[in-house]
Amino acid sequence: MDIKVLVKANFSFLFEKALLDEMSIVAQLKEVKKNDYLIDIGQEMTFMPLIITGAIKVFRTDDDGDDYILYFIEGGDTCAMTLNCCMKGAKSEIKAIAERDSELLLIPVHKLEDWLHYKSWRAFVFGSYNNRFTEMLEAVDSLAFMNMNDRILKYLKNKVIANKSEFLKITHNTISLELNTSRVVVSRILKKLEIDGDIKLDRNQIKILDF
Amino acid sequence: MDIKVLVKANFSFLFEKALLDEMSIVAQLKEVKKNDYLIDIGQEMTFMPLIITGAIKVFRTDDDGDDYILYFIEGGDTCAMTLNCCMKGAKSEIKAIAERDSELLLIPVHKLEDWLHYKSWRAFVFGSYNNRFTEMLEAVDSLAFMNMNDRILKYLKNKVIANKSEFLKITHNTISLELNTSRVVVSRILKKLEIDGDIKLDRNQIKILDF
DNA sequence: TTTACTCTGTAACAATTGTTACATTCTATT
DNA sequence: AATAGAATGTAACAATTGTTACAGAGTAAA
Repeated sequence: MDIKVLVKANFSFLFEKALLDEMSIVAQLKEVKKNDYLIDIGQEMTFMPLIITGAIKVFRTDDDGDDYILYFIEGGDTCAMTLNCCMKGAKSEIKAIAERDSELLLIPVHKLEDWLHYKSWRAFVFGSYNNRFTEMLEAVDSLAFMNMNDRILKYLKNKVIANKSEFLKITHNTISLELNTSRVVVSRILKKLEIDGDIKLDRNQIKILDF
Repeated sequence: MDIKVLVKANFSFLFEKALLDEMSIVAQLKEVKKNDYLIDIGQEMTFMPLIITGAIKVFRTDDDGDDYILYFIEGGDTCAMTLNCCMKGAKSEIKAIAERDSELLLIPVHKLEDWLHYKSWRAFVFGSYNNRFTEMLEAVDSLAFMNMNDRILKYLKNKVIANKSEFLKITHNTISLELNTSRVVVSRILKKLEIDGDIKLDRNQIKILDF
C-alpha cells in the first residue's frame, strides 16, 4: 500500500495535515513477524517506530542475559525508550520484540525534534512518554508489591489485551523467561490458578477465564 | 534573596536569557526541611518544581500504604512525574519527600507547555524525562534481577550520592520502609555487609566504606 | 536517677520462591 | 508405528525472604 494512504488512514485523527504530509515523505513501512527483534540492548537507534497494527513487547535485560518484560506497546503508539535514546543520541537500553505480526512506520530519528513545532506532534510525543511512564510504574508495582501468583495473572491479562484474545498461545517456559523466574514455578502457579478457576490450561495454550 | 538573582545564579547555564527573564517573573521560591512532603499520591499538581539545592526522594505507594523508593532527584533537575501528571492534568501517581533541606523553584504548570518554544526548555524537559526513565529502569533492574543484599547496598550508595556524605544518618527501620521489606531483614543484611567490610554500623548511622 | 522509648541484635520458625530430578503426555518427523 | 523432542506435572529439597518474639543498649525527658 502507498505510504501516503497508510499515514492518512492511521494517523489523521492524531496529527495535523501538514505533519501528515511531511510524514508521508520520510516514513517507511516495516512489517515484522511474531518474535522478530526490533531492537536489542546496545544497538543504535536510527528510526523511531510508530505502531500501526499489532503489538510490540519491551524487555529489560541484565548482564547475564536474563530478561524481564516491561510492557506492551500497541497500535497508535510509539516506544518512549526510542525517544529516550534518540534524544540522548545513545544506544538502546531495552530490547523490543514483536508480540505478534505487526506493521510499523519508521521515522528517521532527527524528525523527532524537527517536528516539535507541530502541536499535535508534541502532544503525541509527550503522550507516549506518559504512557510508558505509567507502564514503568506498573512494572515496579508488580515487582515491589505483588507475589508471583498475582504477577503471573497480571502478566496474562496484559497479554490478552496485547493479543486481543483470551486464548494465549504460549508455553510455561516462555512465561518464566519473560518474568525472570523458573519454569517449574510458573507451572506450579498456573496449576493453582486453574484450580482456582482463573484460567484453563492446555498444551501450548492458556485461556483466561475471569477477564 | 531576590528570585531574579536566584534564577540567574542557578539556571543561566541551562536556559536562554529570554526564558530566564520569564522565569524570574512567575517562579516562586520554596524552602523545605528534611522529610517535608512535597506531593502525595492523588494530590493535584499545580506547580512544577525545579530543584536548586538539596535532594528529593520519590516513592511509589500501593493501596495498603506500603512504599517503595524509586529514585532521588538532585539540584538542577525536575520531577518527570510532575511532567507526566501536568501533561495529563491528572493527579500525582507518586509521592515526593525532601531527602534533606532543599530549595525549589516552583513554576506554574501551564508554563511547561508555554515554554516549549524555547529550545533550552525543550532540552531540559526531555532531558528530565530521560533521566527519570533511566532511573525507573534502574529501579526495575534492582527488583527484577538483584537479591536483597545487593539491593540494600545499591540503595545505600544512591543515598550517599544524594546526601553528598558517606555517613548516612538513617535507621534500619527507615530503610525497611523505603525498600518495602522488614526491619529484621534489613538488620540481618546490614550486619552481614558490615562483616564483609562494605559498611560500618552505628546507632542511627551507617558509614559506606567501599564507595 | 528513673522511666519510657527507640534502635539494634539475634534466634526460631514460617512462607515464598528457586532448583533438581524424573515421569508422562503430546507432536512432528522418519 | 517408532522415535525424538518439546511441554507439562509433580515431588523433594534448598535458598531466600518474611514474621514473631524477646533481650539489651542507647537516649531523651521527667
